[in-house]
Amino acid sequence: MSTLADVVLPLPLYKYFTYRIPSDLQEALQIGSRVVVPFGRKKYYTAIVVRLHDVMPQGYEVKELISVLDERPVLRRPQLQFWEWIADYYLCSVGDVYKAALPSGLKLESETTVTLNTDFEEPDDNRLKEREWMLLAALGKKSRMTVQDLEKESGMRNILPTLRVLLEREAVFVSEQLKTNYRPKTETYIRLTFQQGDDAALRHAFECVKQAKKQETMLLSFLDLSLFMQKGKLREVSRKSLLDRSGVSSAVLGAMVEKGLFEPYKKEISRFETEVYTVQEAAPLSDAQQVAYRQISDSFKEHSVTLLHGVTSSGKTEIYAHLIDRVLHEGRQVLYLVPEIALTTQLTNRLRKIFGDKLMIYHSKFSDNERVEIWNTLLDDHSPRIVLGVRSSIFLPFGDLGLVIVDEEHETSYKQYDPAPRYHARNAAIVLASMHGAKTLLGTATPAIETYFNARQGKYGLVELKSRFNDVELPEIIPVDVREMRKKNRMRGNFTPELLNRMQIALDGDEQVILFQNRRGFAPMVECKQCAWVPKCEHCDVSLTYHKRFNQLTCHYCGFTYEIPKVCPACGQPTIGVMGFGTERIEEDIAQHFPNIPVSRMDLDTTRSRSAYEQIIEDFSKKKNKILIGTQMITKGLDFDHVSVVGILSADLMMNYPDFRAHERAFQMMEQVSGRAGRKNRKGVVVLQTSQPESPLIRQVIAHDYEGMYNMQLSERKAFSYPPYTRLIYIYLKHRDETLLQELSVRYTSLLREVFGARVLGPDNPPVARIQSLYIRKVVLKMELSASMPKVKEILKQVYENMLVDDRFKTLLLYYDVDPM
DNA sequence: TCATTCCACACC
DNA sequence: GTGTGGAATGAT
Repeated sequence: MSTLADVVLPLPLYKYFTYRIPSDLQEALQIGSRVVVPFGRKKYYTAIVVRLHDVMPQGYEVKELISVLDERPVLRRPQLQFWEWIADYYLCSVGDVYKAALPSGLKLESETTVTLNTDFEEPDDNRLKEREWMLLAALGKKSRMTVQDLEKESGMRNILPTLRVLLEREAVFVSEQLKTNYRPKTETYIRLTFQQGDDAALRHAFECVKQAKKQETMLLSFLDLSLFMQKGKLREVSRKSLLDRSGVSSAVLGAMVEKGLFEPYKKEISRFETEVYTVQEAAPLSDAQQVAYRQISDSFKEHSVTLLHGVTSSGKTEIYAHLIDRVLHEGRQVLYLVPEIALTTQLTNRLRKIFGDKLMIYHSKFSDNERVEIWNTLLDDHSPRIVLGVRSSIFLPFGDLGLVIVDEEHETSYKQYDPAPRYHARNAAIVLASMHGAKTLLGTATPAIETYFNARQGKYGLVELKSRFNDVELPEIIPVDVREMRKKNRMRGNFTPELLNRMQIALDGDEQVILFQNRRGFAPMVECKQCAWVPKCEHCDVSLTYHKRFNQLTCHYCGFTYEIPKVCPACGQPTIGVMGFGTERIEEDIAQHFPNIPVSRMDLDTTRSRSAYEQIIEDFSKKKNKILIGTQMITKGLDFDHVSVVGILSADLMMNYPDFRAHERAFQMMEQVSGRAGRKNRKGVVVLQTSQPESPLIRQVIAHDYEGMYNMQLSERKAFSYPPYTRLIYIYLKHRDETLLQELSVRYTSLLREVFGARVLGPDNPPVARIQSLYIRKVVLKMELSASMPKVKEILKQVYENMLVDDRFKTLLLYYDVDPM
């Protein structure tokens, strides 16, 4: 039994904090439990116990923790260790990881509420200031508010000092209240007011409703639903089901409650459907799949990580299903990671059929309440389960993982960019798996260069699956030279005649078309046709994008919106118009070329809600729409049966993007969209519009030559010292004052260079050099694979501390991005 | 001269 | 992250 507890707070602080445990809680408190602690002058936070001990720390007064929220810990064995690994590897605080890992429903925070003192009378001698009166007036409307609400209501800024004066004069009271976000869902149930088997009471009940036909019906319905007359266990009857069954209005039920026959009660229910699924065995594997399955099993004997490199539509999902099934039979759990946007009903339905209620889904569009329920479900039982989830599901409290699958492992959305922890879910999942003694399977048609490299080096096992399921052929890729077409004046907007032709043929044959337009750097923008002036965000150094729906300009970084100026502020001409082409623009073009053909568009704007996203997919697979225009998100995990033509509108921007991974990405994207063409005994066609049809990359895409791309990229990476031959750490420095930032980042960089020499690049202005009024500089650190990362991180810490000698450096915001994407 | 805003700092 | 107290800045 310990008297002190070290806890993690949900804050970016690089240490644990020690609290005294009240004696009545000492026995119950366990590591991994949530506790409420006071922190700072006022606030309460939900912290997590990481250590129990009796060593009274010196140098400060230890506070007592307020309460323990859990009888059993909310974390399981390797989780804290896993958090610490992430914090250590990705150079952030454990508090940052805690914030990201726990659903916010489990993190209560205190909120300051202000209450009006009704007994307060204004002292005549000492009159209140105007600001104070204004606050009291604003508060008077509700007499109880949070500080934020009060600020809004009064329209005043910075009300805290004023509030303090009022507090001193006892005009108001303040209190800290913990607010719980999680509310269990409840449903009203109905029961009889007497026991089963009490025949006298039952007879009396019938007597009561004899004069009321509808009440009688309801009583009978209840007896029926509850199995009251069968002497077995009673079944609980929800109010809703009772009303449904009896077909009688709720007023009748109300009357019977009034009579004292029925009594309603609340019951906590799950937010997830509790229906019983009829499960069926996973479909038998084809010969090729069978071979891959066996190879994976063998590979797992030697490697804890194995890469399944299978061409698009080779049926990787079936192989996963068989592997999952085996692990579940061993009584262990499975984590199946997918990129955010790939989590479709198509996939969940397939898995649901096989695994029924063993399947749990974890998604960013789930409400916080739902996340808490998934968390608790996993915490409370040890049964074999499969969690299908996105990046953040690596933080769920698994009891015993036996297998982790990372599907589409090359996807960049596995890397969290902002805020901290800037972790890579694929790599973190590998670590998590090893903590559980589980195996990891990485699956993709287009492996990340780093992953393929690891496989080739023998660090990971490698299984190749080269034939498509049902022997569907890979699509034919037809490159079209946009430059030439343009010269000959044969372009129709953004379409080449070749693409339009192919589309026409497909549509005539009642087949579907997918058009792919990468959005990156391609969002629709507004410019002055006269002087080429482009509107920029006042807070961030980026051009604004145009949103047709609201006829507004938006900043992609801070979300700020602007009206479109009528006249150009630079040249004064009324010549401002939309340029470039985003997906919206293509939609318009299509309407011109193919009037009356139903088209849908899938991009960030049209898929804000989950249902909108699913609707688009469903409409397209049911052939309600003939043409689907989309950004990257159409490249992921979608299977359509009637797509015979895919158009890649412009390969150029993907290839020319200034990033060492641009070619790798372009290849992956093009290969993945191509995979959407031609299913079930039909060879599809991909029209690839580019101005560089002779470039090696385009040829590799045409030949579906992943190896070729890999080898070529690898030699470039080697020549320029990029991953996988080095490890990268980006260091970002931010400050309001650009001159100061420049000066200090140059100093910081040269200090780093003293240690690391030519491995340090920068400081550079990143493509977006200012976000939300903070200027940014980026420093790149390229370390050889042989370098000891702990040592590197130690040096980074030291250099940082050396810089702190200059007071101004403390005002700088500095953070790291380890293994950036 | 007093009041308001700003900033570095500690928080256990 | 956030409240704090002292220093800097601004209004009377």
